[in-house]
Amino acid sequence: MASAPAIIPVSAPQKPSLPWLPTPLLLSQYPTLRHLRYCSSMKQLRQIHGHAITSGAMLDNFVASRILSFSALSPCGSLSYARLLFSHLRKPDTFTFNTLLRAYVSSADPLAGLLFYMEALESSALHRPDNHSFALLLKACSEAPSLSLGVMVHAQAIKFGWGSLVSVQNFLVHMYGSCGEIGMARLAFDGIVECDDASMNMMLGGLMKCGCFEDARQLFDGMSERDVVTWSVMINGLVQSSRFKEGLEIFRRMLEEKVEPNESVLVNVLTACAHLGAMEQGMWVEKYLKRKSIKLTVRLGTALVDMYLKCGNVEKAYEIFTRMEEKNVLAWTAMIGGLAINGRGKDALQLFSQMEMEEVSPNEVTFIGVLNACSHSGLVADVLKYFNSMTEVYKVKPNVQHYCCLVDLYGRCGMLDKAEEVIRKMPMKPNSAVWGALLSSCRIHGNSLLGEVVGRKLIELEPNNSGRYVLLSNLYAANGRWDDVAELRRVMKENGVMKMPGSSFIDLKGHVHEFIAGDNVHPQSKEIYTMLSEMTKKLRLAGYKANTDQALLGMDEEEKETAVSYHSEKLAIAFGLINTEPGTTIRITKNLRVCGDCHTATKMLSKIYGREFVVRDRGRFHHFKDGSCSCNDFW
DNA sequence: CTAGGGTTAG
Repeated sequence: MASAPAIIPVSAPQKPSLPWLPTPLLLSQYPTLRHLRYCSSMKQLRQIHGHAITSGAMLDNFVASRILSFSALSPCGSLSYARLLFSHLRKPDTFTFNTLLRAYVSSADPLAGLLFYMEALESSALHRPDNHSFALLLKACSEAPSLSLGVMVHAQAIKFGWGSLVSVQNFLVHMYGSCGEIGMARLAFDGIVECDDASMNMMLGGLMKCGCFEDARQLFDGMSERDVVTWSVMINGLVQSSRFKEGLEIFRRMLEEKVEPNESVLVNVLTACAHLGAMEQGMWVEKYLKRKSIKLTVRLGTALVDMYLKCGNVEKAYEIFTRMEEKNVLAWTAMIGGLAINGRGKDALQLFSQMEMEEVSPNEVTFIGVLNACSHSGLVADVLKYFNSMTEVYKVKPNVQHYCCLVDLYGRCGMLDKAEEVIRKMPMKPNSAVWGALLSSCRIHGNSLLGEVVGRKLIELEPNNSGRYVLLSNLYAANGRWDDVAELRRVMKENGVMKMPGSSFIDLKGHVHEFIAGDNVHPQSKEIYTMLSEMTKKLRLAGYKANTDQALLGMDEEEKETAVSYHSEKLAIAFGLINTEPGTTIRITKNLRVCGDCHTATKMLSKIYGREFVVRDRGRFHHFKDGSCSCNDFW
């Protein structure tokens, strides 16, 4: 292949070859277009464009559309330049129009494509939109998503005679499905005379997006041909609906049927692993990438880093992170935020300054991680420095979550008045997360007076969130106010709120085991309970006394003790101790916050069994080792 | 000239 000319030889212009243009086959050898292949900046594109104008090549729609296409779609192009270019075309054809339309639809604001369509029609730049035009317009409405605009595009498609072409009908299904109108999607689907692969996949995607998982499953199972997109629609849909376990199951089936997963499936599988704390399976993906020599793209890399961080394996995450060739703001953000929740606040902040040195601009999410780092590591002296640089240097407008981090930080450090001040002065209405942060702080520091006010406010705000009741109830319990606990339970019952059952996951050799407090459905249940009583015995010898403050009311002491000793994470720990090699780290993921008793017990167990336990709870990580925890008993 | 379906951080 010839090497790329750095600059276009303007000094030796080609003789205008229009209107004796060669046939289409030779057209591709037209000098202007050959240069386009090596074009890598707008500066070069402008030169080519100028050249095309002077040589008269711009009069040819093919040449014009290629230049426009480059400007519109190339990463180093410019959409506005393409738009200008289009408006100067004498007689743009539909193909050229579609090129620009596609650029609009895949931009940050897909609906700009609709505006472009209307303008082009009105100015007669566009005479006959074709099937591709409508596919693109419908896609824009799906991504917004906007049902009302989608219906209008549907009408236009019928008006121009494309309403019953499969390629357009497919996107009608997609549009209605994405707008949550599964009935309309179904109607459009049933109107297709001859379905193709895409029809099925779009219908499947619509069902998934609308939450009709049973119907989706039925359609999926009934399909005779399942291509890679079919599998990805299914897996990605499940993962994005937080059905992580099901997503992994389908992934397993996909591999069994020897379909090669693509990047999006692998990213979604890693997301599922991250949520479940399924590190073994995540590691399998990493090995798979190596085995198939799949390039570690920035997306795959970020997904892997995030997965390892959410499984509490900071070392592996950092290893992948350093191996990544390209690091964009998302990659840095994942690493910084992940270090923060793993209790490595100082490392997170150090990485942040490294990011600044490499001149990657942090965004608002990055600063959530940075503030979290200050919060989880108690770096109260530094926080304002970062908060100010966020607004002053990086011009990131703080949102409610940033203020929430501040409240959380001051609250954790016992500066409750400072936390209250933040709430009073924040420029927006504090949401329930903000009040929740304050309530947690009240519980940690035993401020039941303020805690009660905040707790009641929260319950008013979110009467169906069981966690809010539990927190207030724990606050009462910690102060021995058992009557108020009982009253709260009554209100909870009255509002029909069910306490979310605590459950713990543990990933063993690529299989995720789930435990719920006191359950005995696991095949190894008998061994687990035997192990549990052995653990309790050893704990007692080490001076452990059950902390039943946070147990349910209406039990006597012995019942309470039994109840806490069967908490889901204790079952998971017992299971882990039985099934893993001595000395290895045991990783557990919990859906709720770790209770005080389990926290104390796990600390002691780490010493008794010489094991490291990594427990991920709702909000952060606990690395238990040698009888202490990385959170310094602050959570 | 020939364009389809699914995509990452809190």
